[in-house]
Amino acid sequence: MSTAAELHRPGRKRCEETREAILRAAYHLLEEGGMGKFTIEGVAARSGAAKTTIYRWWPTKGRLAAEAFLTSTATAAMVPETSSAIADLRAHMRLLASIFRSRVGYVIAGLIAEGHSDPETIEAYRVGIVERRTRITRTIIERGIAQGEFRPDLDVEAALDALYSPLYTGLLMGFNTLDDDYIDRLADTVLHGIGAAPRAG
Amino acid sequence: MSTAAELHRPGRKRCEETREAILRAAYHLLEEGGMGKFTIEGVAARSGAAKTTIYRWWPTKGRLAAEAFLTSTATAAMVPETSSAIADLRAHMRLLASIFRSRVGYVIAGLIAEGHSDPETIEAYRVGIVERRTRITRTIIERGIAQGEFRPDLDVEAALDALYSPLYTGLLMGFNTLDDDYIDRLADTVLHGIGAAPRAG
Amino acid sequence: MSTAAELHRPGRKRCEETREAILRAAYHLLEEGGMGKFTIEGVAARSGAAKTTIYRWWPTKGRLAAEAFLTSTATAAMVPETSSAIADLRAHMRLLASIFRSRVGYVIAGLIAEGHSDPETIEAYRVGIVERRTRITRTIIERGIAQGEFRPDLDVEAALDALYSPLYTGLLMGFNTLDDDYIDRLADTVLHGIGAAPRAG
Amino acid sequence: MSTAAELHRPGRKRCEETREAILRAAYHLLEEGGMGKFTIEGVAARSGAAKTTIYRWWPTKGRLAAEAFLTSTATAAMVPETSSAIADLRAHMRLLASIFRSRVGYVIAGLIAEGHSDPETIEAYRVGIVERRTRITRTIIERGIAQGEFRPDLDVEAALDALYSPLYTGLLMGFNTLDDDYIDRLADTVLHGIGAAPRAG
DNA sequence: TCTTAAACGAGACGGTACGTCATGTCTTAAA
DNA sequence: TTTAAGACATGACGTACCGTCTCGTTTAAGA
Repeated sequence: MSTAAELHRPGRKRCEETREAILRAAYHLLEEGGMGKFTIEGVAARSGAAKTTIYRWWPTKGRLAAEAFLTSTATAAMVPETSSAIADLRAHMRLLASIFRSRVGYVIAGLIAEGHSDPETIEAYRVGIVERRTRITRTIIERGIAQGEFRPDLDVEAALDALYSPLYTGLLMGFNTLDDDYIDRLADTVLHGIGAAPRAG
Repeated sequence: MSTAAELHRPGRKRCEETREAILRAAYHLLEEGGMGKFTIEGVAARSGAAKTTIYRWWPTKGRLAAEAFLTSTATAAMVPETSSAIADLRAHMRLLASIFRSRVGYVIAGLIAEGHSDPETIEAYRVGIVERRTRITRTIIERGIAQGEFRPDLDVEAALDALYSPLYTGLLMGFNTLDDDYIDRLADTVLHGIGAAPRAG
Repeated sequence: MSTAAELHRPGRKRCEETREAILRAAYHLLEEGGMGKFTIEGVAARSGAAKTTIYRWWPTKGRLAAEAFLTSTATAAMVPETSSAIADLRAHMRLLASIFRSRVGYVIAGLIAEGHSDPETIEAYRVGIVERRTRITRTIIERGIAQGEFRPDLDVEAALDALYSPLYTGLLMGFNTLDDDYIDRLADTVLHGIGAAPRAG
Repeated sequence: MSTAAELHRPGRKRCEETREAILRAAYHLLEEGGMGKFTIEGVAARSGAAKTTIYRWWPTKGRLAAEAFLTSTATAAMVPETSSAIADLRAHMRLLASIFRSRVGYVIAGLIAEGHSDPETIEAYRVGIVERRTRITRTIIERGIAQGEFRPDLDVEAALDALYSPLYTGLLMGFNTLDDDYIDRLADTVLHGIGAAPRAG
């Protein structure tokens, strides 16, 4: 329906090449200097598009940056599936941590920082990246529950937060190093719990 | 020593009232509009100080903001000590979450966002606030270990991250609601662990 | 000829209502804010016509403004004819001055100002308004010559310039007030000449 | 007084070189393309000054243009004084007309056009140029009256308008050619008056 | 009746200049 | 030597119009 409506809209069609040129330029700027060097002016200059054209389609810097980032990062963190859900989870956490340690992590941190003054930036990141990732991790956890590796009464949301939030605080605030050893310690801690082991019997 | 040296330094002394006026103005601006409305220009105008004076003593916006925030938030999250370390921890988490949900939380989010382009801002926040808080929580946990409430082989650092990082992702990215119910679910999850309960016997 | 050629041209005819809507919108904009608020964009929005349509028929802003102004100001300065050419001239000057003092004068000033960057605007104004007026004043003067009120060897062009140019400098530069008293003094001065009266005998 | 006050004002003094660089750049742009090519952006680029600096000192384009023009045109229309006031007046009119026909005339026309949207531009031109010129012509006329060349009861203001306004309408609207022959005809017409010669005796 | 050419609305697009904001550096005179 | 005041170069902001350019629709003449 909406497709038909759009097809019959009068006026010149949106120029797809321009759109792509803008997103490409935006992504390159992001990659080179994170959000710090990311300016509409710069994107316009690099893409050859007019500032007005950019403003026509993206209301804020953050939205453009988010879309550029998402467009160019289709292949998110993916890990092979093994027989052990615990091992899969740990592998996924390690992979995400390694991304956070890389240049991409710097870009993501910039997006989140930008998100403070433009909540929709963060929303775009959440919808575009986090939800996709959450779907994967949720699946792993549910498999783990089915296989008896995780508690059957597990609060999946809280579990995911406990496991993955530290990666963000490491990225944004340097609270931790995000190296493999740390990730393992974190995973173990959440896995076994911090409470004293229940007494047998 | 340093006092004597400073007293005998030639030239006009640093004006303490000016320093305070600047910090006071900075804090009010922070409170009113978070980092978004926080500008050196604005602080100068509001405090009656010259921009030069501000730049002489604070290298960046973020540092000034951090100091202003810290100066005015001496009384951090404090909870009464009960006999149960678990209850204390839970109370502390609830308190911090309530702060994060308040206007102060918005300011903190701004500081962290600013920290992306000025790492020393985040460092100041970490040293000034987080470490103090960590000292408290670490104490609670160590008491809990001693009392047999927590595992004796606990990785305290990982435990604190698992418990507190979700508050930051909630604050910065809205990943969760930070209400009391959520905090309890989070605490329980980390307390009992996500792994299947070891079989008795 | 041209009419026939146009009639036999293929394709859709020019839409007369659109043309009128454009001119009407243009005139209203002119009236409201002079040339300052007059933009093609604005005319398009107000008239409901497309910018393309406007550009198809009017090469420049000034031309459109001039035509809009002329179309809506068919009834130019007209004065009743009395037995005295001198009185008629004076009445005509007073009338024109009063127009120049009004909102219409402001629009005219705008057209002339615009004419600096688009000479054809001024040309349109000259042909459309000034020539018509000159025809009237020239007639009055020639009648005055015939009646013995004006010198028989009068340089009509120079005389009209001396009488009417001050109205324009008053309009454009505020060199004079354009009130009735001034007009009379001007007319008297040009009438009697500035030279010392020729000696009798 | 104001000098003393200014001397004791705190803060950095206005940079004279920058001021001159701006005026010089402004004048060159004016000379090259009149008001059409005159942009604050252009002046900034050419002078090496910042746009903000320009806006600090000149509120509008027109004011800057007017000042730049006046500064660089100190030596206005000057004519040698002869024994005949009539001859002097005619020479002065010819000289001014020749200026109006030149590139400078184009610049003046631009200033007047700009004055439509910024009245203070025209005011600056009037005070800076026209008044100086009027002082000269008024002197000539008064000398002429004293010498018996002009009527003793002459309305000097009206006379000057009748003589000089046509030069402006020629400049701005091309109503006349401004060549020497025209100037002479104009001068003669105003000199002798357009009325029929009074009968001797 | 069908074709074809123009008029027309809508609106995307590359531009230019606008006037403003905040940055961080600098100069000056008083304290 | 510190301070308040403020000038300055820089660079990005977001906006307003400009004039050009597709688009698909509508209208009428000619084949």
